[in-house]
Amino acid sequence: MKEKFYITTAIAYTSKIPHIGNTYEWILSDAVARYKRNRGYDVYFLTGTDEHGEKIEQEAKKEGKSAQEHVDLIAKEIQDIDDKLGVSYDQFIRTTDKKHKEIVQKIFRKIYEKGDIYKGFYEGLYCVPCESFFMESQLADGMCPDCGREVVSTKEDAYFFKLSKYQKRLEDHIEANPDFIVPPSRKNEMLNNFIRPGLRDLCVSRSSFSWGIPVDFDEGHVVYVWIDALSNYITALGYDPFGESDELFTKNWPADLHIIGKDIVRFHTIYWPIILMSLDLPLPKQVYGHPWLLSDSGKMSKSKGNTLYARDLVKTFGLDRVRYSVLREMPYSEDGHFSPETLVRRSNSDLSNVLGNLLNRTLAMSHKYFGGQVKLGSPYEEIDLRLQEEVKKTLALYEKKMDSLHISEAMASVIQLAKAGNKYIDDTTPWLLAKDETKKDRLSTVLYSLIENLRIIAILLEPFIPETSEEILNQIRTQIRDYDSIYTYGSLEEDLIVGKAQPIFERLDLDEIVEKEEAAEKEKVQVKEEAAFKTKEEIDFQTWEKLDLRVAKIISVEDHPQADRLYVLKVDLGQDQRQVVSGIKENYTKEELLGKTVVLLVNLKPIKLRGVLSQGMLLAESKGKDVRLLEASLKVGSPIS
RNA sequence: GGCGGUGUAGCUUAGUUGGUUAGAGCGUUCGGUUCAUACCCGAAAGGUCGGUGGUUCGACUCCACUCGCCGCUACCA
Repeated sequence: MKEKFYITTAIAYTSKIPHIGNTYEWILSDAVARYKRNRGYDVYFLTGTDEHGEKIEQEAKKEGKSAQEHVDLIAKEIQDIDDKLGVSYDQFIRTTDKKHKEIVQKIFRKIYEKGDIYKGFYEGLYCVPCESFFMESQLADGMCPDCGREVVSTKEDAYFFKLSKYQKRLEDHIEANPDFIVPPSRKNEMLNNFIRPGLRDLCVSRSSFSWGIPVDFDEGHVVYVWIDALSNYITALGYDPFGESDELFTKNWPADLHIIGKDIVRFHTIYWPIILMSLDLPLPKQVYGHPWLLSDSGKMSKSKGNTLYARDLVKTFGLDRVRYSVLREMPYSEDGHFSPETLVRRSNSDLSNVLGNLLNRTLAMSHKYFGGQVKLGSPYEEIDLRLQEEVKKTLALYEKKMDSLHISEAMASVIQLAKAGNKYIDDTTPWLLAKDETKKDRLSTVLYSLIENLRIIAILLEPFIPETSEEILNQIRTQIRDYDSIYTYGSLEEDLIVGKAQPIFERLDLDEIVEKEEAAEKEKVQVKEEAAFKTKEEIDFQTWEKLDLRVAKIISVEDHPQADRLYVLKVDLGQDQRQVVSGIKENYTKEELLGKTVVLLVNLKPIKLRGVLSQGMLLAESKGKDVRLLEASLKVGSPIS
C-alpha cells in the first residue's frame, strides 16, 4: 500500500489579485507534491481561498460590489492562476463553501462546549464620534488621538479561546519535534517571542462586521477569520467534530506538510495546533514558513508599482521558464530576488545553454551517426561508469535536498548532471569516433549513455518544469518514464528510434526583453494613473475659505525624541513662530530642510504626537513614498488663497 | 523607541553538531573544441566570511559589544 502524503498551501486571501510573490507558494507546493507523487506517495494536495473578514467587506464596498460578488470574482481569478501555472491540486477549497461553513460552526461549538472557548468581554476605550477603539497607550493625554475628545471605556461581548491552557503542551511538542517548524530560525522566533513569554487568551469572535461565519448559537457574532481559515485543512477532508468524519479525513489527517509564508508562521504553529489539541486531533507533522520572493527593488507591492503577475509572466516567457526561475531564485530560508532580468539570465544559462543544448546536440548526433537508432553496442568503459557514478551521486543529493525542502539546491544538482553530460561529450569526442568505422559500437554506447542521462534528467526535473520534462521524454521517444526506473541505470529501451532535435528553450535576448518590459510597464503605469483619478467629496467655498495657509520658513530642525521617523520643526511665520511635527525624515535631511520656504496650514487643531506638540501641517505632494514639500517664493507670513 | 531577522567574491548564494588551502552558479579574462540553440569544455583572477573584543590548541561557525540593511510595530495632521 502506498504511503499517504497530505500537503497544503495557505489559502489565498481574496482581497486582491495576487502577484508573483504570493503565487510563488503554489509553485513551490506543487513542486513538492509532484516530487512526492513521483516517489510513490499517495498525495493529496489542497489549496484554495480565504474569503471572509472585514478587509474583504471593505474592499468589496469600495468597488461597489457585494462581498460575495467580490470574492467569487477573485476566487475564480486565483483558481485560474493556479491552473495556468500547472498547479496539480486535488482540491480547491473556498471558505465560503457551504460545507466549510457548517463544519467551522461545529468546530467552534465543539470547543465552546468543551470549555476552551468562553464568553467574555472585549474591553477598550471608545471614542463615540470616531467610532473607534483605542488602547491606553494610544491615547493622546488621555484623549482620543484622532479628535482629542473624551473616550469612554466600553465592554463588548466576545468569545475567547484559552490558549494558555495548552501553552506547556505546545512548547513541549515544539521542542520534542525539531522538524515541526522549519526553518529553525522561525521556530526560535515563535518560542522566544510568543510562547515562552506566555500566551494570552485569543479573542475568537467579532461583532463589528458581518462578513464571516456566524456563531450559530449566538446571533451577531462571527467566527474570527483565522479560526475560520485554519480550519480549512480539516473541513476540506470532511472532518466532523460530532459525528463520523469522511474517509478522506481518516486517511489523510494529520497533514504531512503545511507550506505557508513566513509572515503567518505564528498562526500555524500556535493557534492552529492549539485548536487541534482542543479538538483532540493529532498535529500536522511539519510547517514550512517559506521566505518571500522579492522583486529586485524590494518587496513587491502595488503601491511601489513594481508588481509582477504570474499570468503576465507566463504569457511573455512561457510556463516552465517562470516556474523554473522562481523556484531556482528562492533560497530555503532567506528571501529571494526576482525580476524579468533574473528570469532571462537563469533561463539562458541553465535551460538553454546547459539543458537545451545537451538535448539538442545529443539527438543531432544520434541522427547524424545512427539515424536516431539507439543501441548499446559495446560494454561500458571507465568514463561511462564515471558518468553513472555522477548519476548516482546526483540522485542521492537531489532526494536529500527535496526531502528537506531545499528546492533550489535540488534543481542545481540536476543542472550539474546536465553539465556532466556536456563534459562527457567533450571527453568522449563522438565526432572523432564517427570518423573511424571500427569505433561505431563504442560510439553507440556513448550516445546510449547520453540519452539515458537525459532521460534521468527529464524525470528529475518533472516537479519543476513538467511540460518540458514531458517534451524531452517525447523527443527521446522513451516510454520508460517512472521515477523508480532511474535507480537502475540503463532502463532506457534499446533499439529505440529517437526523435529529431527540437529546441526546448530558445535563448532570450535580455536587452530586447528589458526594453519590452519597460514599454509595457510605462503603459501600465499610465493606465493605472488614469484609473486612479478619482476626486474626493466636493466641498463648498465656505469650507475652502476656512483653511488658513501661510508661507513659512523653516528655522530649525530637530529629531523627535521618541519617534525615529519624525522631525520636530520650528517655522517662522513673520509675526509668529510655530512648532510642527512632520514625517518627512525619509525624504529630507536636516540640512535640506533648514531655511526652506514652505506652505503651512496654520489653523489645524494642534495635537501632541508622541508627546510633542504639533501646530499645523506642511503641504507636500506625495506619490507613494516619494514626498516633496511645496515650496513658496513669497514673503514669509503671506497668506495663500 | 520596542520586538525579530540578517550581513560570506561584482551579482545570487552553500557552509548540518568549531578542525587542515571558505565551496558553487552567473558575470569577467585567457585557452581549447565544433556534434550543438555563437553553444560546450578547461583554466585564471576575485573573499582580512560587516567591524571590534572574548572563549578555545583552533571561530564564518559560540559569547559580548558595535555598525549597516530588512520586516513587524509605535509614529508620519
